[in-house]
Amino acid sequence: MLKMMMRNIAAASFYCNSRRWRGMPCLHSNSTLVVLDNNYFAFFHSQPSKQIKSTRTQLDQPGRDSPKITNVEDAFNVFDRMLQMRPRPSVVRFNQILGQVAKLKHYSAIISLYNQMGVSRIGHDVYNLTIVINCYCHLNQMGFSLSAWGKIFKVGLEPNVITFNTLISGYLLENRAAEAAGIFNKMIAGDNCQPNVVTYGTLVKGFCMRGNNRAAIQLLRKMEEGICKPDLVVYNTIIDSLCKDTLVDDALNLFSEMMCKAIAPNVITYTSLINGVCKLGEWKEATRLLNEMVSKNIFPNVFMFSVLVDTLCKEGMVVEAKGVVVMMIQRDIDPNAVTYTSLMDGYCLRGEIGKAQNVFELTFSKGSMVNVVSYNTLINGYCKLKKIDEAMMHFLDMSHKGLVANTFTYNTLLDGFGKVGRIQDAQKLFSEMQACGQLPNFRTYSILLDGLCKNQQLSRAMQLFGEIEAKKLDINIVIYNILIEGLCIAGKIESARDLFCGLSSKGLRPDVRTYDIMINGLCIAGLTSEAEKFLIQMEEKGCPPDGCTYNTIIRGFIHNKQTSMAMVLIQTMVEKGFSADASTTEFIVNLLSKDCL
DNA sequence: GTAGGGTTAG
Repeated sequence: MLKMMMRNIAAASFYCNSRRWRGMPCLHSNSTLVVLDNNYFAFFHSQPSKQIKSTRTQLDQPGRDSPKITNVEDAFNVFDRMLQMRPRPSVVRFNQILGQVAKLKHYSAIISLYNQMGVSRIGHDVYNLTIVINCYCHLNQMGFSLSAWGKIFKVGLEPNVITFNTLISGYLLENRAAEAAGIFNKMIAGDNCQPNVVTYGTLVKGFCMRGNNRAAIQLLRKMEEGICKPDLVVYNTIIDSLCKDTLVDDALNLFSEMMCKAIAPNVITYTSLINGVCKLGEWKEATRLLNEMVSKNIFPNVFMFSVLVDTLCKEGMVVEAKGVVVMMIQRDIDPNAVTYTSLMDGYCLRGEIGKAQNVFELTFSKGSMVNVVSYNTLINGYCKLKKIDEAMMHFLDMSHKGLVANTFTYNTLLDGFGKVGRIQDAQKLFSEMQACGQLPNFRTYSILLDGLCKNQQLSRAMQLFGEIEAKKLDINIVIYNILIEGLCIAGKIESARDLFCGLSSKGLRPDVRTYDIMINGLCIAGLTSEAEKFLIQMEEKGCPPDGCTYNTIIRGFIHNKQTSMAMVLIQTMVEKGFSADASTTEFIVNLLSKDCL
């Protein structure tokens, strides 16, 4: 089904290129045909390209139309010119520039521009102070947001509903729900600034960010009872959150409910839903939603196309994904950093690092589109191919481009060093990471521990495990799985068994992976009957074996020359609907060929 | 002229 759907998306890009496409009478000239499978057709209407006025012309006339700012450099130039003008433009003009830079999400630049305003004695007002509060919220500098909030009162101004909402959003971004609730209560208690639909929408988002969909829906119900009715944004927020948690049926129910209330969905609603169903592999439903969307004359945009590109790439259909990107360009929908990063990752997943590198360079040639995620994706591609030196080269290149490596970058490289056995380099990078102010997280420690275990450095692994425990990090089963596997690899099956038996006293339950590791370790140690006991035990303890478990134990029995038991297990595996993987098949083929001899 | 919703990486 997917193959058919994806093949036809590629066919769509052919239509875009060909004369046949241009000659098709049934389509509007701004439509793109996407045939998703034999029965479904989607007509993607792209917005007619707008005539963009020359930025330079507008910059020269800052007093008339609001100048269009497309990059930070433009903003600083316009600002400089405005500061030199006599009479000087009003504070509103300066605020407009700040607002436009905020749309570009260059928050540090706004703070810099705002400081210039202060030096030039351009007054504060509630508009520019609200922008500043918002900037510091997005820069995770809530302390400065609160200073700006204080300044509003100090200079005799009054915050409006937007200022309150901005502050609530800031607190929620920092996971400070109690303080957000405090501001909300202050609004309710006051006279002239009651919460509006954006205030409620912000709180709904806050619940969703913390994974509390139930509370988000409860608030939606409260809104329905009150004056401030939920709008499209509130519904979209919850629908997206449900989709992210794979609760697509609940999301679709809410979607129906929303339409019954005459709230029309938009491209954002459909992007969330289509992304949700694609992640579950429900291609037919994805196709149905796409068709429904276009039948409502809703234009797919760069977000929607990026979802499609990402889905194709994750399914290994990178050629088709590239076709979608080509189609976007032809239809005047500019792919962005996310689209290109998805494509790059698609190549990396197939080990085609050269092609990933080409996309990376293409992204670079498009201007300032490369970001930390682009670098991380490429670095990961090199690491997975054990090309750690090339990965490090890109890591060093990042800082030359003014980008700051994050925890994600370091974790990828630490894993890369572990995989090639360069533990000392990993340790050095780990120190460097902390010196640069990037905090190691749970995954960092898992990677380090795994690197040590897989490189026969068990005593250092045990030492690190002690440090992890001392840090009181929220230790979960993943850490134990790594350590138990390390012990098994080192032939210390007794210690592995002790650690396994001690799990419940730590409040942890073994998962399928834990059992698989133990079964493998026991088989390596020749303890196949105990491995079989573990297989029975996991079923009894409500952790049923999966295909991987059966493959592991079957290989173990064959390895230990207990072929008759292996045959029984193969039979059980097939009965349960699992099949032999490539490695087990090889074992079985070898076994049969030896029997034939 | 200021606020809430959708796409990418370990």
